[in-house]
Amino acid sequence: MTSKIDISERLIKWHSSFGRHDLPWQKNKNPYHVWISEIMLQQTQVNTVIPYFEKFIKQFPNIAALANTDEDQILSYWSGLGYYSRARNIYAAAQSIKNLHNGKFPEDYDDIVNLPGIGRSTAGAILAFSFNKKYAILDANVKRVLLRFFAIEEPVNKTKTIKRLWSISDSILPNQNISTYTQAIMDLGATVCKRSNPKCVDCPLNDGCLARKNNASSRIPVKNKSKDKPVKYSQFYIYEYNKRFFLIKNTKTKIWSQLWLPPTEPIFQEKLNRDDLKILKTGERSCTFSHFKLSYKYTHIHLCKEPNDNSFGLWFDFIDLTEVGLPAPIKKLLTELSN
DNA sequence: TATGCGTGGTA
DNA sequence: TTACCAAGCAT
Repeated sequence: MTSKIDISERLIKWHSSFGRHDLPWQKNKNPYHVWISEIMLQQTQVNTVIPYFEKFIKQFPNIAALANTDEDQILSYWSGLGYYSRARNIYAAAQSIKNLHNGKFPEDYDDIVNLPGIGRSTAGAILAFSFNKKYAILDANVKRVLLRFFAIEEPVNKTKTIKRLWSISDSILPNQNISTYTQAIMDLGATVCKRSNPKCVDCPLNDGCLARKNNASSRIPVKNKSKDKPVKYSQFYIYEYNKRFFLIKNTKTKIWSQLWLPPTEPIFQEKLNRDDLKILKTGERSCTFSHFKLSYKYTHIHLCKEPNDNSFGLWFDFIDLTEVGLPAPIKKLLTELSN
């Protein structure tokens, strides 16, 4: 029967036949590629990340290229991926690597985990994948596998549970093949020990899994019930002039910070004559975030004349919208309105 | 310690 | 349609 002792051995063996070997960030496991992929993969699924990773690496092939660009450029390549503080932290970390580590990605745990946007799990992944060092990770896949294997029916978002899981994750690490093992346990969580309808028949750990033994897999992981989301309201004024949209950089530190948005006030209405503007379309939409719902109205206004004072924002050509740090719903809306 | 932070897929 | 959730981190 699978015991705690041979979990890693079984996973490594399983991975050679059933693991994922062709992901873009597995082609070259240098710390730069691993770092970028691990940041993109935080709270984000593999299939979503793949095209973003490929475009990002093509544009910024190494740390030097990243350190020599600006935050706006990085955000434009992050547009649509969400959790934009990740992109801002990548920029900040690139500066740190350039200034504190002579442009070379650090190999020491403390140095790595001190980089912005890198916590214990991401540091562990980078160390395991790039440097083959014995460090644990604890992502949602690993959590689920361990919670089920040991039939832990404690709420997964409790600090005490997390602490216990880190301890277990540490304790089952192999002394060799740490990179393969780390990939294996994540692959198992993603493809076999899935959130719903786990394929226990295909699991290399099934004979020792306590959740399976107790028929408890469907109720593990246990989560506290979530609060209902408040609704917030907003309005966007989408000004079009000469096949361009007027956008303002969102300097607030909340949602969509540092991204470009249409004005939320009718800034040009009073400054122009009625004859110089024409309302083309109005509408209402909503988008749901992890902690609230945003309901917003939009007004698409065509200007026949350029307003005098527009220094607080920029006019973006329709064809340049893919090169701007725009939130996904706004990019979608502007793309529709420009057709 | 709990909450804020995006988006798209899935049941 | 709604609710949940994913290769977490920062505060």
